[in-house]
Amino acid sequence: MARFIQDIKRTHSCGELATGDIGKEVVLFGWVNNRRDHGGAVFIDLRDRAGVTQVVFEEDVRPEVHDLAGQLRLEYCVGVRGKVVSRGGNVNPKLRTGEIEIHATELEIFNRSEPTPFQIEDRIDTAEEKRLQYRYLDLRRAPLQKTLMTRAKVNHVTRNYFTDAGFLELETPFMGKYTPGGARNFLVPSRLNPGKFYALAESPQLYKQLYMVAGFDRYFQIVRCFRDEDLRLDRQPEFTQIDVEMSFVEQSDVFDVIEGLVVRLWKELLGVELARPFRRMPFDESMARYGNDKPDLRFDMPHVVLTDLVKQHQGGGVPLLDEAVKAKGIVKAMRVPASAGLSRTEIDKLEEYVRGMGAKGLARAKVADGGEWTQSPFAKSITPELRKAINAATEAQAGDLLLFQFGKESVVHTVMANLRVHIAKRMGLIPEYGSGGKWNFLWVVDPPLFEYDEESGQWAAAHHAFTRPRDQDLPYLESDPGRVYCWRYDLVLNGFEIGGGSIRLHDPEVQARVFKAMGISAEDARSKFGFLLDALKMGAPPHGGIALGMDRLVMLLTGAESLRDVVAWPKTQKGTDLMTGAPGDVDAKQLRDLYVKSTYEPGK
RNA sequence: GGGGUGUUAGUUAAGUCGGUUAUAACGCCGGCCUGUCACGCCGGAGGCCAGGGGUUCGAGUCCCCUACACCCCGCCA
Repeated sequence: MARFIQDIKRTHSCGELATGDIGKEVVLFGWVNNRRDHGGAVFIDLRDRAGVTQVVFEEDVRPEVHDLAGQLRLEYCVGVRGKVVSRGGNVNPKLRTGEIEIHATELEIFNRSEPTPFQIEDRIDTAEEKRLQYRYLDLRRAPLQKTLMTRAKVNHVTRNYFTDAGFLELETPFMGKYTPGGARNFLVPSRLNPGKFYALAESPQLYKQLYMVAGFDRYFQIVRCFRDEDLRLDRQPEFTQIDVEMSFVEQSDVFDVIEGLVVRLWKELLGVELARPFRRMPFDESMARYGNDKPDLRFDMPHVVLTDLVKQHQGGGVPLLDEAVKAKGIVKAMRVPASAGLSRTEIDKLEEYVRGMGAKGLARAKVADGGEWTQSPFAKSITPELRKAINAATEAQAGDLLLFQFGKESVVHTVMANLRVHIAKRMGLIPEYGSGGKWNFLWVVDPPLFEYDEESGQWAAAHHAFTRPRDQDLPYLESDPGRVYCWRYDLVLNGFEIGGGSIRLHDPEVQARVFKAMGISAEDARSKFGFLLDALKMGAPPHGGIALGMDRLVMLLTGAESLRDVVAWPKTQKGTDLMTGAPGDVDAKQLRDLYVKSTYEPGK
C-alpha cells in the first residue's frame, strides 16, 4: 500500500493551484487551518507557508477517508491526495486558490494537535507574552511567515548586490578581546585561561578595518552583533547588521554604494522606485530643528531655538527663561497649528507625558488674534517685544499653540523631539504603512567628533575614536575640541536610524592627537588598541564604511511595529526568552570549570 | 537606576458607586447537517479574577508590596 512521504511525494504547495491545474491529481502536505464539517461532506482549509487550499472529503466517494476527515481538528498535520476540481459557482474570492478545490481520495494524519494556546489566524490579537512563549505557533501565522520571507529576501538581494559590485563576504570573530568604550559587552569566561574573558563582538568594527589594512578593499558581511544594553521597541541584545567597509573612498563613495543597495531592496521587495540621491542634513541642523539625529521628515513641525532671542531681550520679563539661559541652558519652542485642535485636557496630558522624560513642565501659549498669548504662564510678565519676536520666529498665527521647553540642552532636545512625534501621531500626520507610504531617507552628516561628558569632565568620542576629523578642524583638536567636526554619517528613514558609519582615521599622527584630546594616554591607547594602532602604521589605506541595521530595515519594509516582529526568536525587554527560559541557571561544577563565582544574592 | 500602562475561562475582552451564582465571543467536548469558506443548529465542560498583605459586615472592584509583560527616560562609541 502506498504511503505518504515514502511513496506519495508532495506535488504542490497550498498556495499555487489555479484553474489551469483542474483535472490534475495532486498531493498536498500541511496543517488544518480551518474545518467545516457538514456531515456528508467535510471541508478543510489546508495551510502551508505558501497559502491555503480548500480540500473536500465526501461521504459517497470514500467513506473511510471521509470518516478519518471527521476526526480532523485545527492544526493537525496531514497529507492529502486528490483531484483538482473547479469550484464552479462557489468561488471564494478571498483565497488566491479560491477558484479550485481538492476532492480528496486519500488522507493521512501525520500528527494530531492538542488545542493550541491561541488560534492560528492572520489577525494577531494575542498578548505578546503568550505569543513569545509559543513562538513556533506564532510563527505559523501568515503575517510572521511573510515577514521572515521578506527577511530571507533582504539577505538574498544584499548578497547579490555586494557580490556583483566586487565585494567579498568575509567573516569576523564573535569572540574577541574586550575594548572599552561603547556598548556594554556580553562576556564569555575562558576555561583554558582562568580568570580571563572573551567579549562578544558588539560590531565587527576593528576587524573590518584590519581587512582593509590586509588589502581586502571591499568587504561586506551580514553579521550578528551583541550588546548588553537595555532593550527597546527597536533594540534587541543580538541583532543583525549589514556591515560594509571600503578602501580608497570618501564619504560620497560610501553613500553611492549604500543608496544603490537601498534602492535595489525597495524595488525588489516593494516595487517602489526611490529617488536618488537621498537628502542630506548637517547634524547641528537636525538637532536644532528636530531635537535628535534621526528626524522623521514625513512631516515638518520643526523646533525653533529661542536661546539667543531670550538673551537679546535679557529674559524678556520671564524669570524662568532668564534663569535657563544664564545657566547655559537652551530655550526651544514648537508651533502646533490650530488645526491640531488640541483641547486643554489633551495639553495637560502632554505635560504628564513630558514629565516622564525628565521635563519640569510644559509651558504653553495660545496665540490670540492680535498676537497676544493666553492660557500661558508667561502671558502676564513677558515683554511685548519678546513675545512678538517669538511669534515671528515661530511663524505663529492666531489660534496656534506654542509649546516651550527650556533648561538643560540634552533634556530639552529629547523632550521636544519626542513631543514633536507624539503630536504628529495624534494629528494623523504620519501615514499608515501601505497607504501609499512615504519613504523619507536622510543622511545626517557632519557631526562633532567629540561630545563633552559632564560626569568625567572629559571630551569623549561621540561615536568611536577612529573617525576621521575634517582637515580644516584639525587645528582645534587641542584648543577647542568641541568645534572639531568629522566624517561620520547616519542613514535615517522615517525617524529610525537604519545605519551609521564613518570615514576612518588612517593617519597615526592625527590618531595620537585624538586620543590625547580624549584624555587617553599613549600607554593606555597601546594596551587597548595596540594592534590597530600598529596596523595603521603599516601602510593602512584610506578607508571608510557603514553598518546598516538589517532588522530595522525589515521592520520598516514590512510595516512591523516592533523589532520583535521581524526577529524569529526575540528576547523580552528584560532580555529573557519566554520560550526556552534563557538565561538560566547552571550547576556549580560548570561554574568551577570556568573559574566563575556568582556574587548574586536574591532579594538584594 | 527612574517614570508610566497592564495582568479576569485555553484565547480575546466585559464586569457600573464595593453587594447575592463573575458574563460574552472564539476555541474545546457530545450530537445533527452534502456546498461551506468567520458555515449553521442543539447541548455541555471550563475561573485560586497574576501572587502576597491590608481596609471593610462584605473586595475582581479600594490601598500597599512583589512578580511578569509592554512603552519611555537614562544607557545604546
